[in-house]
Amino acid sequence: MTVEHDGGPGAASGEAPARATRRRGAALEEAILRAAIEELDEVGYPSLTMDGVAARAGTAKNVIYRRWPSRAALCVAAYRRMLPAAPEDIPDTGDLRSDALAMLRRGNDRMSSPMGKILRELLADIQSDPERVREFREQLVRGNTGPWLTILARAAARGEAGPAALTPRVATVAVDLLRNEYAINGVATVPEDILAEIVDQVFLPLVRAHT
Amino acid sequence: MTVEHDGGPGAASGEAPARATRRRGAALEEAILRAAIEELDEVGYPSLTMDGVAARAGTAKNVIYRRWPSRAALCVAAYRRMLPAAPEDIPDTGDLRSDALAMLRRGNDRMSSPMGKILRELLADIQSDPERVREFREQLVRGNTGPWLTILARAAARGEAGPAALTPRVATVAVDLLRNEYAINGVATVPEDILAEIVDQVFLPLVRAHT
DNA sequence: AAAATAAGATACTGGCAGTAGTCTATATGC
DNA sequence: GCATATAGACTACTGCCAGTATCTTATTTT
Repeated sequence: MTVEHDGGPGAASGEAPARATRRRGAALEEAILRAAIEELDEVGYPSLTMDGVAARAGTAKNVIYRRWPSRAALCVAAYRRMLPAAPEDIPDTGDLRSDALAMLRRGNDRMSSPMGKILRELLADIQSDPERVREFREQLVRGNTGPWLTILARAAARGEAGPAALTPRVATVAVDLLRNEYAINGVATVPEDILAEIVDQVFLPLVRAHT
Repeated sequence: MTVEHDGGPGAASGEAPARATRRRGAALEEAILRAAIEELDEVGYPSLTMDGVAARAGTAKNVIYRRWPSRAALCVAAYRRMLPAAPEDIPDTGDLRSDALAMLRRGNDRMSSPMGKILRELLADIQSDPERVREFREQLVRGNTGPWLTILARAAARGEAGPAALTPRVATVAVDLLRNEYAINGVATVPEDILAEIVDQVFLPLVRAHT
């Protein structure tokens, strides 16, 4: 039953220096999320520990648990904070095939990046918690559907596609298949020829069929 | 440094009764796999423990580790043992749409079953181990491609599809999209109307486009 | 200035993967 | 049939980590 208290802030684990003042509320929350983000891309989701985050943030675990109910919840919050806020520019080459390939390459880059890896690990670990899955899905699916519908709409205006192709299901076929490659193959990155295969064997014929 | 030895086989954890003879080699391996299978469908992959399997098999953990290097490896082996050996009958209604829907429903049933859940959890936990992922992929992808190509070939013979549709990419589009639903939505089962959407908005138009 | 709130520090619980060492039943070799 | 090698059985242990509890103390609120 010996409990020692040397006091002194920042005496945690050598990760963070002593601080003059004690952070609270939003500022502290911010610091924790930043620490979690750094840990995520340094060691990855599976190796991220709450002790690690706490040490890096210069705080204690229970402070983290006061805000997020679990490791997974913290990481979901941190992941969302990592996402680029700015809406990306949508390819517009005047040719549907080029636009689609450009979109798919971008998706491939994202999924093969550390962020993509983290996303998949996180998503897998969350499956038992529908609430948290929903949080995620919104962000992911919405982010894709819009741009793909846009390049399809432009193609339709050029006569490259029929208006019947302008459904979310058709529009996101290519990314959906790409995502599937990752799920099944568990590879670091999907090679270019698979991207071309998806575009030429599935996406383009399908879009043309909806004319 | 007190080490006690009461001896007596089967004194493990009350799970398995004492055994007259000591199992070895193949028989023991079989018993362990059977125990793992039972644990898998009783508690699921995330909650399966090596202690649990050992107790149920009436053996000790190190005996398991002598055969499989890790919990994941054991479960992969057990999972493969669970798969039905008999090749399934392929739907043949004389109508491509009906065949495709039947195939997709079957896939949906499989994926929403406990086995499907285990498969996804396992696959997710394995991603860092390319060797083991490959083991899996063979089994899964091959199992789908054949039947889908068969129903497509029959459709082609009836003039419902062109020979250009007879590629693995096109043939498996529907299951691939279904798998994607599970990955993204994290639901227990995919509703019937999504299956119809996949068939009617993607699979059929695509196949017809390849005529 | 007193009371309330929440941060900080530390220790603890409990579970589990994987390892080690010792004993002993069975198989194998002579 | 006996000696030796192999590997199963048992127990214990290490190390790691999620999540909890408790106590002290800085800061805010009243």
